[in-house]
Amino acid sequence: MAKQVVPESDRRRRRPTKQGAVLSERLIVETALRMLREHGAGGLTARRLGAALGADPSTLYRYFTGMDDLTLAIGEELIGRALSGWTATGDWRPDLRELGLGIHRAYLAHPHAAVLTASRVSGRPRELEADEAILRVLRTAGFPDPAAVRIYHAFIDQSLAFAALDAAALALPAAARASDEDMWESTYAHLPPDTHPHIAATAPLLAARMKDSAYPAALDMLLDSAGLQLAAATG
Amino acid sequence: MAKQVVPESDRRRRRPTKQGAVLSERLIVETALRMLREHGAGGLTARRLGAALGADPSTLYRYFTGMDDLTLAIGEELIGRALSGWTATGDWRPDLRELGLGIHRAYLAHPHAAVLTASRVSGRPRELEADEAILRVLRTAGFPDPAAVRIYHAFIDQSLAFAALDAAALALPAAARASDEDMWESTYAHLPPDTHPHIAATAPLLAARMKDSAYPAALDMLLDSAGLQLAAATG
DNA sequence: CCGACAGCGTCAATGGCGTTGGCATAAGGT
DNA sequence: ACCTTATGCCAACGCCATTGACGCTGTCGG
Repeated sequence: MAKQVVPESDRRRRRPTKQGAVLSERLIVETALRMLREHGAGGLTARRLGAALGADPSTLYRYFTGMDDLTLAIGEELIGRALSGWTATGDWRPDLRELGLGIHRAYLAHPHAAVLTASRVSGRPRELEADEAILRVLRTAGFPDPAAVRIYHAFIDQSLAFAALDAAALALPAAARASDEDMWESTYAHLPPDTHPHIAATAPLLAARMKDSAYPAALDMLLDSAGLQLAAATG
Repeated sequence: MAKQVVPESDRRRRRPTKQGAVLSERLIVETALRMLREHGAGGLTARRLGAALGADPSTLYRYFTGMDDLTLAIGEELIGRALSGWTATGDWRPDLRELGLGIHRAYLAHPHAAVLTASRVSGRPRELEADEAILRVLRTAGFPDPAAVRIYHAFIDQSLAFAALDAAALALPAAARASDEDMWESTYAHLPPDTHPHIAATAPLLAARMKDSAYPAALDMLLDSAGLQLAAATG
């Protein structure tokens, strides 16, 4: 008992602006998004965001309860954009592919949001909307309910899991990523073929793939399997 | 022109201990793993790790070049644990399934470690061994190199990504998980069918699946697609 | 045998981070 | 006029990773 579920007014932001203000929640989120795009997830700090806005970092706390609140607002904004830029064509495979890439892209900006969404049942409107959309695509395509639910679960968790992973990699300082490339050149690319023949044989292919996220490929493979299950069910 | 490329001796560790030392690389990694398991990724700091070892934080820099180097060593240790309990049977599908579940399980035991180490190229022996094993299974099974590399990449990243996600869910306090079930009961299970018909229609199935990890299903789907690609390649 | 040296550990300091409390100011509502 | 409230800045606190100077101790070459 005494679950102490925060009554939402505690985590709510302050009232809408009435007086003449230089900043605004909207302006802050947009500036934060620009910083994320230009400098990566690790480049977004309260101090730098304040500087970019020409304001003191502490001013941000007039609009958000903390950095966590800010990133949550960013996540809401991004998932909203992902959903608004998506319309079902009736073809389940491209529809799901598009939606998956959109969700992945949306959550890429903040890994914490992805982990929270996947491990908690938030019941936020946007999340409900996304879940409903996925299930609608699957069930109207003819997937039986057990298969639809199984694929839905794998689909959404895969999108969020890869987003969290890829965002963490993106958040690495540039020095670490550069040193990774050096490491690849000095170690992987020149492995003796007698001890590691398969890595040596595929080194160029590995090098080409290492820089990109594996999510698109994983998503396509999931959709492959879904097609298999649909054929088995209807046929 | 600055010094630019570090000649790899900079990122290398110091020579093995000869004199009587209180600490050791092995002891530090094990302590770090315990801290990760007990306090999550955010709980691992140089200061706290030093305190847990009864040493000054700066002492860690005698063994590792920095926190970045430490996390690489942690990943290496976990990969090694997953590999030690695995032997190839020659049947690519159960072999990969077993290996995937092993990697997932290894990282699951130490929450948040996957997200710290994935997508990094450490070039450490254990990691090379795992990569070589996966590629060997795929290539000896007859996968063409491009398909083998594509599947390898999706396979390893998916294992780590789901491990990170599932570990985060597992690390939640019992109170939070209980409140999630309440949230399910109060929100998802009683959604009005006219606004969210597909969630409402599959609510019981969704509820049953929500508690488990989607990784086994996602892994099977990835292997499904791999089988499809193998069949297409071998005619 | 002894001095040089390398491994090991500590101390103090640097610069970055999120966050807080106090204080000023300007706009509304009364 | 008043008071309230929103807004912004300043200084400070306690974290964080990392570094350089300094002492100690064991090993080894002369």
